[in-house]
Amino acid sequence: MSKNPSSMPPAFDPQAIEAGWYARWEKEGLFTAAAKSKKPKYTICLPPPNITGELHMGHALNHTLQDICARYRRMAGYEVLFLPGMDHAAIATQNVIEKQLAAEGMTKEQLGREAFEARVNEWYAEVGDTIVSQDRILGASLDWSRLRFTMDPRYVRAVMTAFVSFYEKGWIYRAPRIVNWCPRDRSAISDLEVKWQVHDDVLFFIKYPIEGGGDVMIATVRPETMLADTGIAVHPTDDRYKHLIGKTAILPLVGRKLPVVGDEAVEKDFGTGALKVTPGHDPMDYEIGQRHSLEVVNGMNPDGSMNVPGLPYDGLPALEARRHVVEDLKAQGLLVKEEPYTHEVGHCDRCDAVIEPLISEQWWLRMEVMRDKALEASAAGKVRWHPDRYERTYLDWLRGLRDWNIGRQLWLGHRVPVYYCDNGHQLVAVERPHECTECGSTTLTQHPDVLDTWFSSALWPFATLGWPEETGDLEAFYPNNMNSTAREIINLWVSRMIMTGLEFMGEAPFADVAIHCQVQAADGRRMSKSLGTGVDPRGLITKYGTDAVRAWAASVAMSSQDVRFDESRVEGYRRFCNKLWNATRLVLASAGDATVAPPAPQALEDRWILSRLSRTSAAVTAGIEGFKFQDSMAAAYAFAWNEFCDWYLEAVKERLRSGDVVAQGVALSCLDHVLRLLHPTMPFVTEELWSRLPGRRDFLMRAAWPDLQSADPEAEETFGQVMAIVEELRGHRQAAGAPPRGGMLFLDASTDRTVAALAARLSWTELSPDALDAGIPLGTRPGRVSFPVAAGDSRNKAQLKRLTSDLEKTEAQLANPEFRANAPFDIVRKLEERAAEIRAAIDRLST
RNA sequence: GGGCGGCUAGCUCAGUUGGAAGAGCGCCAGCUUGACAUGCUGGAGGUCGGGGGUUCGAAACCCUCGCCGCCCACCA
Repeated sequence: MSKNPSSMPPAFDPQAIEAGWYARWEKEGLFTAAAKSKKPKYTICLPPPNITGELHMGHALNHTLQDICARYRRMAGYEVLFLPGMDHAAIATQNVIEKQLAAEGMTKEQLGREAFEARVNEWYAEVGDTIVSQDRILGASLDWSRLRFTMDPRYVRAVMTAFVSFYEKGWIYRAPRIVNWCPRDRSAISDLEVKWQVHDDVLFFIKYPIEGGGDVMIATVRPETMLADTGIAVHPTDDRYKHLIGKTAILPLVGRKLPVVGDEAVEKDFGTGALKVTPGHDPMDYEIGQRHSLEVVNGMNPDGSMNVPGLPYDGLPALEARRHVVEDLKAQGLLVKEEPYTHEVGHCDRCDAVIEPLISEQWWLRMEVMRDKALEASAAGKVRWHPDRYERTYLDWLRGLRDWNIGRQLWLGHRVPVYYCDNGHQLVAVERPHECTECGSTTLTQHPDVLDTWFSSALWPFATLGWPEETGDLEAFYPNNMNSTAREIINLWVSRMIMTGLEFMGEAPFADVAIHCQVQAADGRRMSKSLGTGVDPRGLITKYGTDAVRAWAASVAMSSQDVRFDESRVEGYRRFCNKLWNATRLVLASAGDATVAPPAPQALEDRWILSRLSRTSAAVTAGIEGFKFQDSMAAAYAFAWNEFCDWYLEAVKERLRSGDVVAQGVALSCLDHVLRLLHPTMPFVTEELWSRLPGRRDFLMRAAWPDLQSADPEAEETFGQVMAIVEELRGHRQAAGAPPRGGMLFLDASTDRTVAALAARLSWTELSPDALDAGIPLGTRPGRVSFPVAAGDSRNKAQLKRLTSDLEKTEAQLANPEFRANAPFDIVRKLEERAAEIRAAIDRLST
């Protein structure tokens, strides 16, 4: 890394500079956290990415945010652990592999369990590598020495320990209940894994005969489930039907006797007001059945086919059975009518199959105690949400929390640590027991169920640190400090981490939760591979560089609304990188390797830019600390481009060229600090440029975070006058059609001579010692400008018009006695000053 | 059925306790300015979704309507 500025090509090339830095940081051990460090700790456990195999926009966004926090805290003096990991994502992975197999004309059953597992492990290895390499490209400063996987033996032990602990508290039990059954995965899934989709179906109206004469009509969209009906329910106060309560209906096609019961859960106004009760296949029916002791009939096999022995529909897939049932009802004259009906149907989040609610015996985890602790923690302000409205989302869900179905009937995942001996005794243990503790039998079988993926994810903030062992990492880095995720997994994941953290560690796992926005495709649709609307961040990185993509991520991520992807914004940040690059070139061309400490700045532009730098550093810091990364980005961007480059560098170019050490020193100091301020967001270009500054031996990555307290309001006010004059002069020049340079400027004695000189220099005019007879009067200060060509005054006319209209508005407000009576004094005074200024400007322009 | 978010310039979005409407991109015009044409300068463009209200003053607070989008929810 030569410091010779001539070695810097005029164009910033992200590929060229990004290549080496990540490896250098890593080699230097800058990502590795020291548990024994005396510094305050800051921990982020990166949410384990779902095994999709590819980095998508959500990761780019989410990982960038966390990396910003991690890098910022390192610079601010913290010992930072940013821990990477991967999740086995049982149901998702199983689906991916099954799809691969299907493409090869195979099923997992044909392959066999062992070969299937081998194949899965290959996949994990491959995808793991991909994810790791993608985070490197993204520049995420992760501690790879602590990479964790939920299937690592140590992690598995943590999962088992949690299960056993819950079991010993009596919170885990096994019971039959209506669950969401995915017939394709042949597993139960939780309520949170069900996605509802609108279906256009048919509502069938069917007559059930009543014993002793008459009939009752019900409505259903799933006639095939009637084969498992065990009752009829009506509302107890429904005059149309209440005389039927206690009587018996005969189930068509089956002949089963169905008690008619009265239950308040029935809506009188919906359908026919009479409800067929199918406790084995509908959650509400199940509850009605429980209240009235109705029989539970399971009419469906795990693969979704009908389980109705003795009937002609036995073994048929549900939809086929539906057709036959409808035909047969029609033939018997029991199908009264069909109506189109639009409603929502549950689908499996992972494989999209239609969910069949059915009765099934499952492992359940009682949540009351953990829920209450989580609620208390929130009430005590232990967990802060950003944006804060998500706290309500979380609390609402928490309050309505029911027992968690933690069992899955999959091939992949953590096996439930429950064993049975051949005498029927049940054992629950972290390690597989050698013999039954009750009878000594050594023939033990493990329960076939695995755990919900989210059961293991819930332990992430401490299981990754070695829990249940009391490791140094756990001691040093728990609790974590922040967690950043997409809002769709607030309930699936964040809430559960909070609950288990409180339960096992006695402390919330993190103090801050950041929920980033969702990036939509440019047309507002969801970004998805299947829709073809996805944008691959790696393509963007290749095109614009990592820093540009990260800067874009920072600028949109905490948006209060979801954002539509706009590539031109990414491109804009690449240009910003180029701007920083060239600003550095300019300064280095003058300063070279000089490292002399400059004397204290006296010049107005020096004092001004240092003051602006100080304010910028405060704004950038506040933005990161307040999870408003867009504010940080905007502040640094505006300072670097619109103040440092546009004004300061233009003002000191001559001084730099002539070797003015003060200007060199100030410019270098601005660069040094703005690179520090931008480093968390744009690590590569800043590290590269910083390394080229004179006297740099170390990494920017571990340089100190700026804490500047040198605001100079007087310099800002005075330099503001310069800017106003220069801007006006530029306007006149263009309106007059004058060449870019040349012209005479006169500013009377009321304008400070420093201001006048600087304004003349920056506007490429010559300062005239004497008043000008001809020329254009100025609005900003008393004075005139004349250009070498005949000047039109069209601009002054337009300006006058605008000023006059402004003055009218301002005076109208000031003339309102109520305004004067009610508005704070400061506001009134400001308005009066403004009116005076406008009047003065009008005066000057009219002369 | 509940709840939340959004509607601001042609586009994508900012707008921090109410006190002169902003940025980037795009558009128009002018500039081979000794860092950068990935640049510089000037400019056009908005009755802040509609309608009420509170207030001296509303993009911002309240009500209401209209569209988008999301989350939660056992009405067949």
